[in-house]
Amino acid sequence: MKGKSNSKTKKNLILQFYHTLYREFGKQNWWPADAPFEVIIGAILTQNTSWNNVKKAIENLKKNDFIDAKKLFQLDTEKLKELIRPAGFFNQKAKTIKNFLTFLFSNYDGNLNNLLNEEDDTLRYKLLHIKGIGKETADSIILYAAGKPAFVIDKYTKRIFIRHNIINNQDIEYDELQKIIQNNIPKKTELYNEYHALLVKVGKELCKTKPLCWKCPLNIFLMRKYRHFFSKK
DNA sequence: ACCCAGGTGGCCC
DNA sequence: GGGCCACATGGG
Repeated sequence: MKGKSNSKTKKNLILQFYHTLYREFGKQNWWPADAPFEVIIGAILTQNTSWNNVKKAIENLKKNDFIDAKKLFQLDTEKLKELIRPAGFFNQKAKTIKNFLTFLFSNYDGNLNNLLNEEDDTLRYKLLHIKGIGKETADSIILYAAGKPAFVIDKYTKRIFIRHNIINNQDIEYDELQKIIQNNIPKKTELYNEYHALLVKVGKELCKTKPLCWKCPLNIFLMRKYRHFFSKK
């Protein structure tokens, strides 16, 4: 009884929060890439790295026509490192990209669609077994490359949800937060897509120095919108 | 001279 | 199952 009403409140809040962001900032048209393969490369390169740096690495690859599974698979690893250097962590990211390609070519004959057409749980399981691909990267690939509903949890998601009392546990695990969100909003790719993109947008554009501190315009704006949720104990 | 970025894996207890 | 740590570039 009590649990039910809590979960209903939470559902309303999580959905309301999304609608508020969407009304304010609009459609984000994610992922910023031309094709699924580019999404995957970008998802690996952006691990703990600003997108601004990733863009440079992607540009280097594009200039040399390496946004292509077969060409990238054949590219010498040391050359790959040089091209992706601006994205940082280039040694391990080059290995991760090679690990992914080795997996793709040994199990799917290099055919990306065959991999992405796997059922979503299978796809997640397989991606997580590639060294260098963790939960966030796997879910980003499932959502933005395969177009299947997997809600992506990142630092911003956690921080924003904690700051706005949508969750209380500071140390909440990836899977747990993902489950809470997925259980409380419709399981729609388009919704997952926009929601995560909006969280990243507000996380990165409105709180440069101290992410999401209470002096940030975003939080002042949201507190005004959500006063009625917080005033009730 | 710091701190942070759309994480991940390894090692230690 | 936690608590550290390395990984590396570029911007504020």
